[in-house]
Amino acid sequence: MPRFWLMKCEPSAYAIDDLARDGRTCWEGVRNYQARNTMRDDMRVGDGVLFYASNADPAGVTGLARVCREGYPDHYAWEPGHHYFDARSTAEKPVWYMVDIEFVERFPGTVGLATLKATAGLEKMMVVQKGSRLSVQPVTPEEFDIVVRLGRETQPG
DNA sequence: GCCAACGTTGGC
DNA sequence: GCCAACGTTGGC
Repeated sequence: MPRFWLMKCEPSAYAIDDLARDGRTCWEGVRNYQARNTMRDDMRVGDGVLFYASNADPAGVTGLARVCREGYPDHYAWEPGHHYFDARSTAEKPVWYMVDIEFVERFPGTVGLATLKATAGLEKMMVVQKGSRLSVQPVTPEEFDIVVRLGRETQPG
């Protein structure tokens, strides 16, 4: 069972600075079954999270978070008119799930995707594979440690 | 903004 | 069950 994860978000929607400000947040809006299964079944309180900025310049890991609430129904799916509404999901039979994460650390800069791709030991990371779109991914302890070390070496800007 | 890769939908 | 069409993701 993995104890580390990578979670993607577009910084225009939610960035590491937002998490630093809020302290914790719920990870609503995931509408992919594989990512849903991970959040519903596999993530545990205390698990480490690489916070990844997608569709960003540069795209990459901007900091660390930690799981602080295990999978529970994404109630935004029940709110008619909400952007994340899905009529198939009900309180009785939820379709979509989320977790809560809390802020741990913001890196001085971003560990860019190009850096991840060029770093020995990260060749098998899901996020560096071509066409990888999964927004919640498992990370090995070794990969997590490498990225944390890279992150703490980044420069601001 | 472009477009390749991917996941989902729906006709058959 | 197949697969083309479509919508979305996300790097560049």
